Amino acid sequence: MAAKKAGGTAVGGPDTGAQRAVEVNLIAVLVAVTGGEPRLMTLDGGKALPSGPFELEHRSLQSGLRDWVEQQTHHPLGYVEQLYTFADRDRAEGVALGRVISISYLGLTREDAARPSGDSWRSWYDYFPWEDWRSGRPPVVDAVILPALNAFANLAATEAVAAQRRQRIALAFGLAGNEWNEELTLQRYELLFEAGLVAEAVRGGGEGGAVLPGREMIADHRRILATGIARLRAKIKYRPVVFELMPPAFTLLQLQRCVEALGGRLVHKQNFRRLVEQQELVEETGETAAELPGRPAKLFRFRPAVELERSIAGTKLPLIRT
Amino acid sequence: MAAKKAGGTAVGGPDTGAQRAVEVNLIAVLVAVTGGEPRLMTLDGGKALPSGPFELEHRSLQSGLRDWVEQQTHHPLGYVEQLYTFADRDRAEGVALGRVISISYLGLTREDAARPSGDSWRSWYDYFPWEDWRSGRPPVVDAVILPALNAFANLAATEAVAAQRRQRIALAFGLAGNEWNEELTLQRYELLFEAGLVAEAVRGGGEGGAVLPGREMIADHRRILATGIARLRAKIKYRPVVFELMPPAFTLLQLQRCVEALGGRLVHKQNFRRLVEQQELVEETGETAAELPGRPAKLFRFRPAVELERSIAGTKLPLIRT
DNA sequence: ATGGGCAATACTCATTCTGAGCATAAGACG
DNA sequence: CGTCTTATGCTCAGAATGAGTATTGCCCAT
Repeated sequence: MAAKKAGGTAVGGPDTGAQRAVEVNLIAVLVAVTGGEPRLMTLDGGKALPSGPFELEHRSLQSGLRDWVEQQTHHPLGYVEQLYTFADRDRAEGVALGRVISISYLGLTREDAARPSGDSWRSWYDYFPWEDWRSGRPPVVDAVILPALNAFANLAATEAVAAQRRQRIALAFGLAGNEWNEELTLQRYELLFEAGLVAEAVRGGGEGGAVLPGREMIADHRRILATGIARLRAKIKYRPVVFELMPPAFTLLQLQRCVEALGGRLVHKQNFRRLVEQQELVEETGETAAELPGRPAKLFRFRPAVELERSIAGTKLPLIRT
Repeated sequence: MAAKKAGGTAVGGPDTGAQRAVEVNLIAVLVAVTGGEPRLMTLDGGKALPSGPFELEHRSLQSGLRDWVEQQTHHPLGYVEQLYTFADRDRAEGVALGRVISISYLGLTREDAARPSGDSWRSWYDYFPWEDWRSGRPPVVDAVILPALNAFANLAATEAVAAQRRQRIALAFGLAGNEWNEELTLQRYELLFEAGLVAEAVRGGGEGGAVLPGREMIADHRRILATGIARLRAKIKYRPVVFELMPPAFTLLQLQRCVEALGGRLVHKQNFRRLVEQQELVEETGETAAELPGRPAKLFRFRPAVELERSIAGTKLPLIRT
């Protein structure tokens, strides 16, 4: 390795020939919401996310990702944002001293009815049944998860560690005065992973304890999915990203169902409308839709300007007015 | 180097000779706040951020980063979070067909008076003078930036592009009914870059137009810094990260000055206190500090529990109470 | 054509948050 | 003892929220 002087000289000096078998992988969490369910593009019978190596032909990371996803799923990629980058020593099985860098992305689209993508779209709650609170607290939480997590906490070597685990459990699952926070998807998955309650954790020959319901994925794809869900759940609250998931015209109820699907919880209808309208995110198209029983609903579209405007709203500090 | 098939199965192929010299670089935006100024750890006379290649010995990306930063700056790294990963084709000057993946991190510490780190700590406003609104709207905005950006907008090939540019300018710099939004540091930098108003943009033999005040950096380090500033400015509003920047005990005014330094704007004192206190982020130590003229201020410390509790607060949807 | 069923919309109301100030308290200093 | 300076307290109006109640339209079955 070239002895590299701090920062100054050209980043990446001469390669001295040390075998630097770094491989860069691109992975996509591609989400759509159809029929009130948040869906995920999967491959390999639902066991994998679309992914592929970053190659020299690719103009950029994003375009590399687009190439792979479109090639593997025949589905165009709309809005894309980077999620996280991580490195693992041993993910590639055959390669000796390799290193894999995985760069993950979140993509949002509309599921295209015209384009048959096989059975590759699946509800993300297939993978995380405990994340769907739309019909109330999922039974699996009390029946299986919490008892198992408590056992995990009690198994800790020291009481300090046990207490810390209980804290984490209480926060992640809304116990002891804490509320359920839908944004903690990743923390919950990691807790369950550490406790050996998901298949991925016991794969490498662990204790093989009781494993929760919820589909398994290869490598750490399920963790990446959890990262994507958490990011999206946080983001819909301050950026109008739902846009990307909705058809050009929609009723407010459809919009609400979409938000509920993503968040995994129900929202107050009247207040939701008030919120949407006062933020001026949408405007009436003039049409109405009457597919459901009941009074027909007005159709809305997103205000074109919004994409730029609102999107950059930012939150608040107690500023001084000058 | 192995050619890898999509989706995880590693297929060891012969090295075809295609030079896949992927190099992975770790870069740190290391921030501290001292004397009411947000400071940045730099190297190479302030032209570079601490960085170094990710190597096989490193246990993880983060530990690799820590190694480099501690080696280059002799300063320990506290809180760390990943910022962004990007790839460039041509960053390495000498290497033929190389690719550089840069993974950037934001780190927060306290500047250690005991440990002399040379002149390596610099105010981040040295690099972005237009980002500091604490003493009012910086003169450079009206005197230089806006005229130059307007010229840039007018130079657009089509009126559509020109209009779009004006929109971006108005949003980024708080014109036409928009407020100044301190979180848009990156967007502003990119706008200025595109307009050829920062040194980095004209380096490769551009028009060499008038360049703004503000220190230059190598490669895209300044862009990375802008990313870090934007992230931190956004984050202090919903996560108690200021913690990492404050000494163990502090007055509320000191805390306020720290937040103001980061945000680049002044906050309303009484309301700031109310906010901090009602969130129960801090508790009194019992001591008071009387270094300034005026009534001595109570000293506070962060509530130990906060790190876990509040930190995972999450924002709100109009939820239904069940 | 009439009355129910079902959503969509419209309003209300109490509470909590926020933005802005005014007022008072406590040391330090001449 | 006034005065300067910063720390703290307290007030108040307006905006934002959480939870409901009331009305309005359409379709359908009687």
